[in-house]
This record gives sequence, structure tokens and C-alpha cells, in this order.
Amino acid sequence: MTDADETTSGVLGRRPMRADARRNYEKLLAAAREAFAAAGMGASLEDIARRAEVGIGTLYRHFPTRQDLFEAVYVDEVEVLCRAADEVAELPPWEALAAWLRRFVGYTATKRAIAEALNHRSAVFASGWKLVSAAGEPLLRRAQESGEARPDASFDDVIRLVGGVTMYPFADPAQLERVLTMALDGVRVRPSR
Amino acid sequence: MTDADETTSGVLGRRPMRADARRNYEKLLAAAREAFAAAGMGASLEDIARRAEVGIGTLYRHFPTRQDLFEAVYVDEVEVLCRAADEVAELPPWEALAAWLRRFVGYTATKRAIAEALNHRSAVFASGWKLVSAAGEPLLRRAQESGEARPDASFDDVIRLVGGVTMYPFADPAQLERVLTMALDGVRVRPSR
DNA sequence: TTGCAAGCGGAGGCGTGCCTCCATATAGTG
DNA sequence: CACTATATGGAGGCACGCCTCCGCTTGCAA
Repeated sequence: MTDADETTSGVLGRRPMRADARRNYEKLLAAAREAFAAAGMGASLEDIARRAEVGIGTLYRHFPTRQDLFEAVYVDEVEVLCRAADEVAELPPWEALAAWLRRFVGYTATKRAIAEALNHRSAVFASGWKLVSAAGEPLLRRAQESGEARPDASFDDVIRLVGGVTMYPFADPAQLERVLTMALDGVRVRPSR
Repeated sequence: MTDADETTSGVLGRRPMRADARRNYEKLLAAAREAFAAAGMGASLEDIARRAEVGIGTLYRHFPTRQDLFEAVYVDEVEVLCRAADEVAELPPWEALAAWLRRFVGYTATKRAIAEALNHRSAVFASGWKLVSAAGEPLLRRAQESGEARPDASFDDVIRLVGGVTMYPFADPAQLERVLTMALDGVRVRPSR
């Protein structure tokens, strides 16, 4: 709300959080990650508080709205996803894209956020998407320039294809692998004929 | 549940529904179809009754449980889907499969049912899936035998790929088309190399 | 050790959805 | 037209999730 946001660590020299507060903050984040992954954006906040073993009041102290909590989980994932883009940078073009997309499927909140961003306008969702795009789009472009990814696919298309597929719960990991392979093949250019 | 099911029309000679009852039954079904498509299996029943312009009591008279209502919508879709399989039967193998899958993406309840069937065991879901499989699998097999669909894909794999992609809301129909094309290309065999 | 700002937790008020029950209304029959 | 089996609808009890508020606890600086 105000510009005096104290949720960041002491890095900025602002008054740092008390030790117990920071501990609870982390516990809430972890519980929220699980709950959102399992039940979507509508997960019960009281349930999250219970899982984190803190009172409901503490949850609200740290995250005044559901959106705040979800966004906190989301920005965490965005950061990891951006770092992952660097890590695959040295692979050959297609392998780099494929490896990154395979990571992407694990980040549930990110996928949900993309789905919900259409309805719930949110500055955080928008800037998160900008960051993910900035990280992933060059990988796609590189694969397109090397002639391996189909040139008519936008980054957004690819994310929807790969992300959508993996929204279903998969009981059998082998099946997930098969389906994911098909999806990636859909992104690849069809060699000659 | 019991064998004395009165929800069917008078075809079987059983005591037919009163005219007003049948009218309300249809209105509820239509409202439920919309609501489930928009909000998923968890749509509010009171909201469905409101949309159908009937009292909540009437909803419960016709559909004692949420599951009953959802299943009614679902079996409707399953029937249409099965008929659709016949309609495409004369097309060449690949075109038949593709055409049928393109229809499939419109049947929201069916897709949701597949997703939820893993959790909510239900005889109706199971038998519905059997029917859809019986209708769609031959199309896949035919496309595989003609060498156009990849031989290692199961029917279940294909449904998850195509169905999953289209679980996202798409604002732009052209994008849906692009992504769907990619998904279908993932199902096709990669020609030579 | 002490003082107190920072933090905690959960009771409680509110809203909403679920489902039951039954007084009332009406379609269809003779 | 009159009668009754069939159907209607919504009030009300219950459960649960949201969020606020405030008396109690605790980390930590001096």
C-alpha cells in the first residue's frame, strides 16, 4: 500500500524484519506455494495459515490481500525462471529452448498467473510476464533463427501450448514425458517432406 | 442411481415427466452447462438455479447432488462427441482425426471430467470415458496405420495434449488456432529427416 | 535486566453456499 | 370442473471462508 514496504530483507538498509517475523513470512510463503499449486488461486487462506502453523492474523499482517500472497509466490518463481534462462544459455539453440520449457512446467503459480492475468488485471502479473518473456523469448528466437523452431510461433503461443498441457494432473510421469515431447515437437519445424 | 430413473423422456413407457418439470429440467441443464464451462465443477448451485430461473429446491429435486448435475451435462456432451465421430468417418485418416479433435476442444465438461476423474471416482465418468474412447480411438488408430499419426501416442496422450492446451481461456481466436495447429502437429509423425 | 515497539493469534462478525423441508401451486385425468 | 399426484420455490439451519480488531507475547536495544 504505502511506499514504506518492510517485507524485503534488510538489504536495502531499511529497518529489517524481526527474526520471528521473517521466519513466519517464509513459512507462509512455502505453505502458500503448496496450497496454490494444489488448489489454484482460490486456495483457502485459513488453510494456508494452518499449514504454516501461524495464526490467521499473522497471515494478514504479512499479506493484506490474497493477491499479495499469490504475487509473492509468483515473483519468487519468476526469479528462478529468469535465472534458469541463463543456465541453459550455453546449450545449442533447440536444446536450450527445450530445457527451459521443461523447467517451466514445474512453476505452477506462473502458469496459473498467466491464465488468470486476463481476468484479474494486476501490475505484478504484467511485470512478471515481462520478465519471463525477456528471459524466454531470446531462447525461442535463437531456435527459430537456427531453423529448428517454427518461425510463425510467438513466445506466448509456445508458453500456452506447453503450459496448458501440463495443467492437467498427471498420475504417470512417463505419460507426462510422452505428452510433453509431443508438445515440444509441435513447436519444432517439420523437416522437409 | 436406481433403475427407476425418471429423467428420461417417455420413450421407455415409464411414467413421463410432467410438462413443467421437463421444461425446468432442460433450463437447469442449459444453465449448468454454461456455469460449469465458466467456473468449473465448483460453480455455485444457487447461481445455476438463478440463471435457470427456478428455485433452488427445484434444482435439488432434479439433481440431488452436484455430481448428478455435472454428470447430466457430461453425458450430453459425450453423446454429441460420439455422434461426431461417425460424421467424420468418411474423411481421410488424418483429416478425420484432426476434425474430431477440433470438435473435442469445445466440450468443456468433458475435459474437466477427465481432469477430475482422477480424484472423484465416479462410475459415470468411467463409462463416459469408455464411450469417448470407443468413438475416438479408432480414428487415432486409423491415422497411425496410415502412417500419419505417431505410433507411440496413446489415445489418452492425445486427448491430454489437445484438451490441456485449450483449458486456457483464449482471448484471440487466431491464437487458439495457431496453438491448436501446433498441438496437432505434435501428434503427427515427423516426416523423414 | 528492563522497556517497549514489533509481532502474534484467534475470537467473532459477516457473507455466501449447501441442502432440507413443507406450504403452496398446477398439469393432467376422469 | 374437480381432484390429486406431481412439482415448485424459498425460508432457514448449518458450515465454512474472509477479514478485522485488540489483548497478549517476544525479540532486541540500551
